Amino acid sequence: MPEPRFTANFPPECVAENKKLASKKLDASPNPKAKETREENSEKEEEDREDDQDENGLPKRKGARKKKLTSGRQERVKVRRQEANARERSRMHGLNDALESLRKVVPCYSKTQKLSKIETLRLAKNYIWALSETLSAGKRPDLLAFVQTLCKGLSQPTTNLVAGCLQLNARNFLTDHNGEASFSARPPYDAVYASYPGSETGTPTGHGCGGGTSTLDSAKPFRPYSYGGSYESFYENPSPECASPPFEGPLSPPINFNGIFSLKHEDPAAEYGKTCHYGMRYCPVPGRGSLGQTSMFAVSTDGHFPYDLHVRGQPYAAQDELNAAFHN
DNA sequence: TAGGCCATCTGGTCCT
DNA sequence: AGGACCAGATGGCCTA
Repeated sequence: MPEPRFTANFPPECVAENKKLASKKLDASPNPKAKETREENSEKEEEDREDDQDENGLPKRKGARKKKLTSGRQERVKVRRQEANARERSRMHGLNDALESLRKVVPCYSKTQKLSKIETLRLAKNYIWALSETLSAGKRPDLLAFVQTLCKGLSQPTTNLVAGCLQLNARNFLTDHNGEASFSARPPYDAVYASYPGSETGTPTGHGCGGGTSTLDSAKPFRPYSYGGSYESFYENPSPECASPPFEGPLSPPINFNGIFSLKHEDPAAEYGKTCHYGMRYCPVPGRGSLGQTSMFAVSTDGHFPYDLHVRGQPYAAQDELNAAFHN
């Protein structure tokens, strides 16, 4: 069964516009090489036709000879090429639109400072991982570990951006005499959430990022955060390449239900997973209590992590405001 | 100025 | 035949 393919259904006027654009670009192509190639090709065809004959004018080769392109046929080929170019542009625009949509739902969306395509994909993957682990753990996540998970395999600028979203920076990380990471000061978010004792992260539970050049990576390896399973073991083998290592973790997130993220555990509530999307929702309403019908978060006032995730009424540790910070 | 990122063109391949 | 998809090539733009 062939995969369904993207069907270009751009309006005719768009095609016409694209044709105009294409023909303009074809003639004054910013890519001289492309024009060169086209000329080469047409020359080659001419050569082929000539090479088909020997000095006596008899055909040298057997088999189908290339049909000589009549001017009408040439025109048609040209038009088809232009249409194909227009479709290709449209297809790539669609791809970019989808990528833009993805940018909006991963942390640190900014209209002014856009993540690159590759960084968007990496961050999205990390984000899914972090959320999945949060849900599977069923407890409040460590904020730093969460951020570090997000930063896995990201380039330093992106890592800085993500960290910056939470106003984290390298000053928060120092290495103590045992080679274990510790904090020299309260992280800024601790100041913000000073009423949450759990945000005292004097005992970091994060783990090395596998990237020594990034801000968060600059610390010595942390005690591995309890991500459990393959994910943890994976992260305990950091790549020597720090800038943008190929972060190829397990192929699928730890929790997946019918293609929709859901709970790992044998829990009747997991049935909800069939119809319910778990994860961080990006409610445009910033108010805590006004997250809407589908909101899954509520603010916890009791613990070390100031956010609770509620999945259909079930409390789970979560990060409503963390997302708000990311998506400011 | 080098390197990263991106848009575009292009030809090949596969599928309908 | 034609469309979708893909990867390579190329040049433009931007930034450190």
